[in-house]
Amino acid sequence: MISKEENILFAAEKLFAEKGFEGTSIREIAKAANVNISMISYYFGSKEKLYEKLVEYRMNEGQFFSKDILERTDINDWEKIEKIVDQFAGKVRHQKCFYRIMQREQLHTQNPHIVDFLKQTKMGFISMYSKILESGLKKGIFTKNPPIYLLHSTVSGTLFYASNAKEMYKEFLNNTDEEEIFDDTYYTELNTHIKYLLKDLLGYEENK
Amino acid sequence: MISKEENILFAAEKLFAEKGFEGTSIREIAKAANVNISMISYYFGSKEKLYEKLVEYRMNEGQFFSKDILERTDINDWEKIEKIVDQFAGKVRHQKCFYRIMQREQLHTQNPHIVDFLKQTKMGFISMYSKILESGLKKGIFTKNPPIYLLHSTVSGTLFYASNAKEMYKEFLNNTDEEEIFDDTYYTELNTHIKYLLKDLLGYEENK
Amino acid sequence: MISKEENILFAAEKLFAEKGFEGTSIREIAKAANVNISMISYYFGSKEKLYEKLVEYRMNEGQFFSKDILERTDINDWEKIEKIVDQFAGKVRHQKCFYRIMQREQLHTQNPHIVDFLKQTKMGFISMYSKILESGLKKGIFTKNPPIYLLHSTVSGTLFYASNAKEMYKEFLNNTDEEEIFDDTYYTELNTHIKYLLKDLLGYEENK
Amino acid sequence: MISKEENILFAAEKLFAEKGFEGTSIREIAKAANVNISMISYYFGSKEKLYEKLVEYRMNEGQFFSKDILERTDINDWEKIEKIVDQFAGKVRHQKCFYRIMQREQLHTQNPHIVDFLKQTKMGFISMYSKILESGLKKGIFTKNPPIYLLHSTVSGTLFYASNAKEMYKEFLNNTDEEEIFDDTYYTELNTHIKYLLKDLLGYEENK
DNA sequence: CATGAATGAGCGTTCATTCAT
DNA sequence: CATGAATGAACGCTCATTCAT
Repeated sequence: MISKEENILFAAEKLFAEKGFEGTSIREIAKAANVNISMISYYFGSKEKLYEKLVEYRMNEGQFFSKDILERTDINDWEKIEKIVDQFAGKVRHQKCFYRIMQREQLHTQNPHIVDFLKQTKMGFISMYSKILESGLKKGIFTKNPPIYLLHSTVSGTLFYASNAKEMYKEFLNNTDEEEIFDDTYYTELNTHIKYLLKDLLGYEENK
Repeated sequence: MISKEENILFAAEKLFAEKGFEGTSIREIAKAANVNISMISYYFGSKEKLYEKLVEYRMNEGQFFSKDILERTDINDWEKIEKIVDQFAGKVRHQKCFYRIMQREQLHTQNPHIVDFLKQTKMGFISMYSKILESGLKKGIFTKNPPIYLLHSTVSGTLFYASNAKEMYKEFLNNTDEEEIFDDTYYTELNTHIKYLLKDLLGYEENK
Repeated sequence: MISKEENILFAAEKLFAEKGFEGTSIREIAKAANVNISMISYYFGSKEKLYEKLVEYRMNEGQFFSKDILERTDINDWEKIEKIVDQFAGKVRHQKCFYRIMQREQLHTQNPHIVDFLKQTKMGFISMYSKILESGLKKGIFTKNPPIYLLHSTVSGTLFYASNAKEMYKEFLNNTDEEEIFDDTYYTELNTHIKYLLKDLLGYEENK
Repeated sequence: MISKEENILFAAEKLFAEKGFEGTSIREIAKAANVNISMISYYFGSKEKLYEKLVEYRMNEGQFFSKDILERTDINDWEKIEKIVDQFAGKVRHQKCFYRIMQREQLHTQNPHIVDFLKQTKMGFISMYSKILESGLKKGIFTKNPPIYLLHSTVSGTLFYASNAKEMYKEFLNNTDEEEIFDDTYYTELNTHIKYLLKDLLGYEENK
């Protein structure tokens, strides 16, 4: 059973993703969530706080998502990288709305809460990459030591850009498949591509 | 001498970049441009049209930017790719506001004018890459034939992401240089990185 | 107890009557009705819709006003005509604001709602006159068969014109009576005059 | 040759008639008259003064229109009445725009100039009617002595009302004639009708 | 008896929020 | 952990007019 609060949250997420924070009115959200306008201020305090709550909600939902990957011993460092990419790509694909919001936030944001969330996430990634890279280098699995921020920019940037431009590329590729099938192919190809880049960047050789 | 119209245009660009279209009021723009509110409608017709005019203005400004690269005979196909990356990176660096606006537009946009501009630009890039790749493959300069859209996503995505996250990375890198100097290093490193990725993707070997 | 909505409606009616639709601002209405400006959009949606609502309100109020006259059997056809004139004159006198608005609307109007209301009213009158005239002719009460539209123009036109010019005529007649008393005399005389004209037009003789 | 000033005046007249004073913007007038917006204030001082000038212009054009009728000796008093009605009806028919404006003004007006014009016109009519009635009674041409203001209201009211409702009646009469022909018939019938009413009111018998 | 740029006030409307229940 | 009415501020825009030339 979905709560009234989550109902509002999800309606807001969709609208914020589509039209941005300022472009979305609480009237629209209320209508989409099928609740009275005053409910939003009532539940969340304000439009701003609803926004923050939403980010918080999604962050909590996925915050432990790759923490434990680091500590796993059943897979090697490259496989850990693969897992991270898989997980991240999966999220970008299936939490499209939320990641759209986060991307828009990276373009400005004055909200200190969101800035914090963003920094935290980014630093989380960077620290994971660092640790794996260090370990992999030590073990000789990786042979190159690229700046982490470039590695991160490449993975996240390519993933986001390709995700956003999907519709345009679809048109360009003259694709006629239905949504789900095209998506599968698209994200698989994208995923492989990113891993290919990472192998090069890290100097990882598959069958060594 | 800067005209009143351009004055408005540039003030608007900065604000739109910072706060988005809906987040910026014509009152703010008028104040920033030091003109009367009614001037915006007077010169441009409406806030929306000002926005479109701005995009048009920047697009025109840079529209011939790499068309002639294709036809040059004094440089080989790889050098053409390098030129495109250099130019593009230069723009993203120095027209930060405009590219911020365009990135935000990629996250939704209902405005058909902007959609058109975006498509046009993207297709322009893709067509350029295609031609150079084809030519380079024929000549044996390139040895791989990656999907153009992935190549494009990687270049644009990495560039944009790194550009947006600059301040965060700067902090992470504990940099104490002044703005200009850090920027130089940052974009040089970024540029080299992207070219490195492209060499790998295209199978180009420098001193063959 | 008068509702806030009616409060706005009546304030608007007075102002629209005095200054026309375009000549009246919602700020004036709000001030006159002693409510916040935003209440107009809140209650009615827009200034235009408030206007339409007002017309609708007054029309509904008086819509059954003479429908049943036709079916009465206790009075003859001439007396029916008299009743209609009495009722109509009473309305014009006591709903001065509304009829002022409607007269102004007859001078142009683009609003399809209002056009419809006007047509409806006019056709209602014409149909009533037609039926009574036909019946009266059959019974020999009336001996003439004038074009209905001329009959209607005479009644409505004379009534409206005299009503509008009342103040000027009052001055001309050097009248010193107080408002209410002058009004009584004025409208009584006017009423008698119109009936006199109708008798002539219909060929009705009182004591036949 | 039509002057630029008259050009503006006539464009304004048409628009004021259609949409009222407040409903018409000087931008519209300027566009219709094919002149620069600032010309209106330049020529006439203000929108208000343009309006007054227009009324003045039309009043002057027709002010002596029936003054000399009174002094004529070649026609009797009834024929004088007929001439007045003919002239008035002709004006209402052919100066439709101007009379529309004047009717609208009768419904309110704050402008003292216009109030004066209206009063002047009305009093002119009333005085003419008075003199002719007095003379006709003395000579025995008229046998009744109705209140002048009722006589005037009937003539003007019927004429105006019928003129305004023409399109609606046209529809009602299922008329298929072309504009000009229907107009001829309509105004002839209307004119005859008004004279018929006047004969009754004045107690005039044609072939006595 | 001209012109086009520019102005500030005011327009109708919508906004996020709060109040009374 | 509810509701619907009501609010004042701000929105984008148009208005009649004026200014500089």
